[in-house]
Amino acid sequence: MISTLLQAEFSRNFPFIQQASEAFKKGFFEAAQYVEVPAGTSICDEGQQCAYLTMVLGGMGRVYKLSPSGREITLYRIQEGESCVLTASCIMNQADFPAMAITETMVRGIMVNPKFVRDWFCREPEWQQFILGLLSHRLSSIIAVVEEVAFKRLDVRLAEQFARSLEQGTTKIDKTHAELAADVGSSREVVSRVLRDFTHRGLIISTRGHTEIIDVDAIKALSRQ
Amino acid sequence: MISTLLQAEFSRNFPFIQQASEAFKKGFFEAAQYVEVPAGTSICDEGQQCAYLTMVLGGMGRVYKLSPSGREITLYRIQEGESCVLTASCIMNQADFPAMAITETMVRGIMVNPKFVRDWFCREPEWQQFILGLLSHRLSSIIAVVEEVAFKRLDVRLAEQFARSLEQGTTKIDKTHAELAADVGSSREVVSRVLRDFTHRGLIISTRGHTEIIDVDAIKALSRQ
DNA sequence: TGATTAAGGTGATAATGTCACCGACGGTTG
DNA sequence: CAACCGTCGGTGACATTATCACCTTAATCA
Repeated sequence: MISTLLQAEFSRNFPFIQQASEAFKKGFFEAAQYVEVPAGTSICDEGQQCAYLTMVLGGMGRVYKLSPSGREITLYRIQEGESCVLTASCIMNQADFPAMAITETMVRGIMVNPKFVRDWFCREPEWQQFILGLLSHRLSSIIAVVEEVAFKRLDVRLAEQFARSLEQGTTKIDKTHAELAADVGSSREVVSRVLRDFTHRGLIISTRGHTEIIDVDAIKALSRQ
Repeated sequence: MISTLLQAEFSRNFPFIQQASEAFKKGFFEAAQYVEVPAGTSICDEGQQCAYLTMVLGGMGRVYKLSPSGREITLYRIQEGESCVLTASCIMNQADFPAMAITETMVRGIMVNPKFVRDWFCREPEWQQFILGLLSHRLSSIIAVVEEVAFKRLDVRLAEQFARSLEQGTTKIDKTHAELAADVGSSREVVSRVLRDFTHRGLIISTRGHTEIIDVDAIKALSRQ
C-alpha cells in the first residue's frame, strides 16, 4: 500500500493516473510497492525474465547492449515519469529481456506485479494508453539510435551528447572517456582522440573524469552535423 | 467487406482472429478492405502520418532509414502474417512515422481504418495482444539491429544475410551490391570489396546482380562471428 | 551496331576500431 | 611522507570501414 504522500508524487510524475477511475487508482496503489534501489545495481540482464515493472519517481537508469568484446552502447535512459519499456514489453509478452539495465544513481520508484500489469491492460484504458505510449515512444527512440550509429560521425555524436547536457543547463559533464564511449557505442581510445581534437580546437577543456564545454556555439553547430 | 475466401486466407495468416469473438470478426471483415500494392511503391515516408494499418497476406515490404548522404539501412521486413508496427505505433499514438517503407514485391493485404484500430484496441483482448505483440517483437528486432551495426564487422553481417537465405533453402541471392549495402547499412564500394574477398576465398561466386553461396559451411561459421 | 544505363571495380585518403603498452593522477596505507 | 595500487587517459601500429572520384564492364534497347 502506497502512502498518500507518495500517491501525490506519483500523480505528478505519471499524470495519466489522474484520468483513471477511482477503482483503478485504489487497486493500483494497494497492489503497488515503493522501492529504493542503490546506484550501480544491475536491474535486468540479457535473457532474463522481468520480475516487476518499475515506474520511476526519481533517479536515473540506463539500458544498454554489451558486446562480447566488452564494448557497450546505451539504448536509452529512464528518468522520473518513465518506466522501462523493455520490462513492459517482456511482461506483456512473457518474453526475455533483450538487453542490460543498471541504475546510474539511486532510483526511487513504484514496483508493480506483472500479473496486475497484464490484468489492468485488458481493462483500464488509461493504463493501456500508458503502456502503449511507452512502447512506441521507445521504438522511435531506438530507431534514432540505429540512425546515429549507422550514419553519423563520432565527433558529431559526441557533440550531440554534450549538446544534451547544454540543454539541461550545464556545461560540465562528469563522465570518463570510457563512459562517453559506452554511451555512443565506440571505444575509449577513439573517444579520447576525438576529445583531444576538440581540446585543440578550443571546444572543450578535458580533465580526469570531467569535460567542460567552452565553445558552446561550436558544439551546438557540430551536433547539428 | 472481405470475401469468404479471403477471410479464410486471413485466418491462416493471422490466427489470433480465430480466438476472437464472432462480433469482432464480423465487424472486422466488414470494416476492412482488400488491397494489392505494386512492387516499388513507397508506402510511408519519414514524418508522415499513417493513413491505414495494412495486415499482409502476401509479398514483401521493407522498412528502412535513409541518411542525408544517401546511405540506407534496413530496419526490418514485413511478410505475410505480419504488419507494419511503425504504422501501428503511430496510429495508436497519432505520431509521425520515423522511417521509410517500400514494397519490394507486389503486396496483398487487408487494410484497416485507424479509427477501428484504436476502437478495437480498447475492447478486444485478441486485438490488443496482436498489436502489443507486433510492437514488442519489433522492439527486440530493432535492438538487434543496433547491436549488429554497433558491434559486428561487415563481413560477418554480410555472412548473416547469406545465412538467412540459406535458412530459407536457397544458395542464390538475387541482389546487387548496392542492395546488399542498403540492407546492412554500409556503402556499395565496401560491400564490393568484402565480396571480392569472399570470392577469392572460395565462399561465393559473384555475377552481376547475383551472388551464389559455394562454401555453405564457411558462410554459416562466419555468420556466427 | 552503337549508344545508354546500371553494376561493379579501383586507388587515395580519412575515419574508426583494436591491440598492446605506457605514464600520470588520486586515493590508500604503512 | 613515501610506497603502492587501481583507474584514467595517451600513443603507435595496424586493420577495418567510409568517402570520393573515376573507370570498366555488362545488359538493354533504339
